[in-house]
Amino acid sequence: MSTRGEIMQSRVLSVLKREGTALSAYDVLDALRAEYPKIAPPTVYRALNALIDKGGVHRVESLNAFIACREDGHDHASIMSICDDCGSVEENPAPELMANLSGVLDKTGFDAHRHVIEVHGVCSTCGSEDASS
Amino acid sequence: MSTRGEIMQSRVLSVLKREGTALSAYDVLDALRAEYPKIAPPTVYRALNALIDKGGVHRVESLNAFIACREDGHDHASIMSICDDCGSVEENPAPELMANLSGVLDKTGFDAHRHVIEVHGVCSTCGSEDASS
DNA sequence: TCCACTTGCGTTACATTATAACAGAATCTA
DNA sequence: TAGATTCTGTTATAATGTAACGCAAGTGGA
Repeated sequence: MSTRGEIMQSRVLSVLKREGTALSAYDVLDALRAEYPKIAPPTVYRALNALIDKGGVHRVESLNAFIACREDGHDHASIMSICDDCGSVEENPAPELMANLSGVLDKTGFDAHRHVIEVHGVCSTCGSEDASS
Repeated sequence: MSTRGEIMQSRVLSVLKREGTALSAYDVLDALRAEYPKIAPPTVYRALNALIDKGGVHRVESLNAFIACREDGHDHASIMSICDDCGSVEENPAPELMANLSGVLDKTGFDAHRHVIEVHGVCSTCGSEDASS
């Protein structure tokens, strides 16, 4: 069990946590170039995928982007709400909704492994700013 | 209102309907090359985006792919169930789940515009084949 | 310690997905 | 028909993602 990969994973995770928003893999790459001038895409993607497997990072499919998980150690999938105005991404845990979803699919015989629930719209902050304009 | 664009849209839609599964934009491009030897990506993307706006085609975000809508004229967003084994994609209407989702997000002040609900797993056909092996 | 073996990382190169921007054709207005 | 407008095709390139090779670091046997 080498630790080299884990070092890179912690660097990638710290970049994502520092920014707080969803970043593309290439945003992460650029942020790491100061520290690792010769870093290349596969290094970043490997670290991101390892972090996703561990649950420390989520992939935002509809943005092709990645975001640090805010609630450590949650097993349940959650709803991602994505503000198309300011770019903020929030995780909204909703276990009863996930159960409902599983129920709907169970009836069709579908065996669900991974849930992608992403809602685009306008967050409360941007919404009230628009209203005041 | 020219009709040239609409011709291309109907060609793209017929390709998607003929295949039945989710196709990448470049799969569509290749399929159309027989008829339009010099066709280029923006032509396909423009037709796909127009069809998405009209509701005749859905984008599958987690596959970067596109699929013809089977249920003409449905307004409601639906759950996409995606078999990672055979690649089939099904639309499962679930209005009460969408209402539940809206409710969860309304509480946070989020104004939802577009819903991406995609579930990866194994469809009933592939599941029973696996069981029999 | 030394060598063979395994594992996994960094790098190069390339594949896939998507769009910016311009040029030209079709349509509209008068 | 001239001029304005809009939409389309094309070129070029940007953005995202991965295959595959070779090296380096750890592992186990002698």
